[in-house]
Amino acid sequence: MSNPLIMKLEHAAVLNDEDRATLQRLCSNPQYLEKRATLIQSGDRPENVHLIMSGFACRVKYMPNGRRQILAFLVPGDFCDLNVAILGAMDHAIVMLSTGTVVNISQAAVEELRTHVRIMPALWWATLVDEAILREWLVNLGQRPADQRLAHLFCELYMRLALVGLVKDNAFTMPMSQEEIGETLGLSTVHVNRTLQSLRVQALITWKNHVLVIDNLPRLKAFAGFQGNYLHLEPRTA
Amino acid sequence: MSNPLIMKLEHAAVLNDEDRATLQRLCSNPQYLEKRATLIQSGDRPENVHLIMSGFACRVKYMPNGRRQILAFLVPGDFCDLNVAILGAMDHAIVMLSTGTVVNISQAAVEELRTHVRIMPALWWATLVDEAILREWLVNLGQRPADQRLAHLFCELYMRLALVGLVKDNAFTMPMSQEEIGETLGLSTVHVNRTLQSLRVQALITWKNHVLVIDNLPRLKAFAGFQGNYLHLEPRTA
DNA sequence: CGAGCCGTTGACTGATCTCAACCTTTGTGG
DNA sequence: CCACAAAGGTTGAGATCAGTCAACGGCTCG
Repeated sequence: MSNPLIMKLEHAAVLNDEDRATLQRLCSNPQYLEKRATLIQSGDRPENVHLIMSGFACRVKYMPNGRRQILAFLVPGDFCDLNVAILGAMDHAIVMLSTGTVVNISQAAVEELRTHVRIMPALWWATLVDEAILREWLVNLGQRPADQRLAHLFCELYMRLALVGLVKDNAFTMPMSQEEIGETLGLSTVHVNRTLQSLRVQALITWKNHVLVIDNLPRLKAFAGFQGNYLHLEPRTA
Repeated sequence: MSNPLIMKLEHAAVLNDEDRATLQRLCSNPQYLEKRATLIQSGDRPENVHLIMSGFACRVKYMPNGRRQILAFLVPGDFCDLNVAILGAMDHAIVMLSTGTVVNISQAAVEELRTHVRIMPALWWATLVDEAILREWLVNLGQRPADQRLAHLFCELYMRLALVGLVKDNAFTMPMSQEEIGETLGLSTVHVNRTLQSLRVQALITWKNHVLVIDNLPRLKAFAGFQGNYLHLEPRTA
C-alpha cells in the first residue's frame, strides 16, 4: 500500500497515524476511467471533489477555434477541484490523459477533513503549490525556447512523480501523446516531434513506449534552467 | 472614501458594517513607494502581508539571462503575499510598476482576519481568482497571437479595475511601459510597439500618456475572444 | 542643455507553424 | 492469426509571425 495523497501531504506537514488513517479512509472506492474521459466540464458546480489515485489527468480550456490549452497535469495525489465550492463554478474542464482511477469525495467529507488541524494547512499548501506551478508554466511559455520548454516540463514531472513514488530507475510513465504535449506548451505537434528528437540526440532523454528515461537529471536541469524551489518541497523551518 | 479591498471583497461575499469596519481598520498607515521599488524579494519569508491601495505592482521572476517574466498584475485591492506563511518562502518577487501606496499587515492581524466568518471565505475567493487569472494568462501565451494577446490583457484589466472603481469614461491608467507589457506577454518590446499601433489603427484602443481608452469594449472583447467567466464575478447562487 | 528613458522605425534573421504526405504501432473483427 | 483501420509519430517544403540589432526621435528631469 502506498497512498499518493498521503505521500504528498507528508511533505507539507507532519502527520500522525490518525491523520493518515483519515486520509486513507477517504480513498476507498476509486472509480476506473478511460483515457479522454471528461471528469468535469467547464461551468459545472460539482457536488463531489475528485482526487487522482492512478493515471494522469489535465486541466484544459477549449478555444472557439477548436484548439485547446492544457493548464496543468494532475498526477496521483492531486485534487482536481478541491476549492470549487468557494468559486462557484469551474472555469475549465478536467480530462483524463490516460486510463486511471479517481475517488469522489463529498463536499461534506471535505469540510470534515478541514477540521483536522494538521491536514487543513496541508490541503492549502497543495493548492498554493498548484498555483506556484502555474506561475512557472507561464515562465516556461513566455521565456523559454521549445527545447528548454520540453526539458523543463520533464524535470518538473520527474520531481512531482518522485514525490509520490512513481519514478523508478530514473524513469517514469508519460502517457500523453506528442499532440497533448504541444497543447501543454503552446507548440505545434510537428515542432514537439522535432524538438523531442533533438533532446534524444543530445542524450538528454529517452522516450519509448510512453516511458521517459532521464539518465542524467542534473544535466537536463542545467539545460532547462530548472530551479525546483517553486515546488516548495524543502522542509520548512518554523 | 472608497476602499478597493472592500469593493473587491463585496463581490465575493455579503459583508456587514462590522466586516467593512474591520477591513477599513487594516488599511490605515499606507506606505508610499516609487516605481521599480521591490516590495518583496524571491526567497523572502515576509513577516508582513502587503496590500496594494493605489498604483500597480507585479509578480515577477528573473531569468539567468537577465530577462524577466511578469506573472501577474497587482492592482488596488490585491494582496501580494497573503498566503506566504503557508508556503514558507516566496518563489518570485513583487515589484512596483508605478508609484503607489501599500499597507503592511502583520501575520497576527491576518490570522485575526481569518476568524471573521464572512471575510475568511472572501480572502480565499480572492486567492482562487488570482489562480484563475493565471490560468487564463497561460491560455493567452499558449494560444493567442500578439494582437489578441494584448487585447485580451486590456479587457481583463478593464474588468478588474472597474471592480474597484478605477475605470472612468471607458478609460483607465496604464502606468507600465511597453517593455513591461512585453515581459508580461512574452513578446519583444519592438513587437509590442507595432502591435499596439495595429490595435490603434483598428480603432480598438487609444493609448496616450499612460491612459488607455476603450471606446467599444464589446468589440475589443470579440476581437480578443475574451470570456470573463474566469474572473468569477457573477453573483453566486447558493 | 544634456542625459537617459521610452517610444518608433527599418532591415534582416530565425524560430515555429502549416500543410501534406508517409510511416509505424496498436487494436479489432473476421 | 491475419487484415485492416485508426491513431500517433515522422519527414519535407514553404510561409509567417515574431525576434534582433541598430538607429533615431521626443519627452522629462535635473
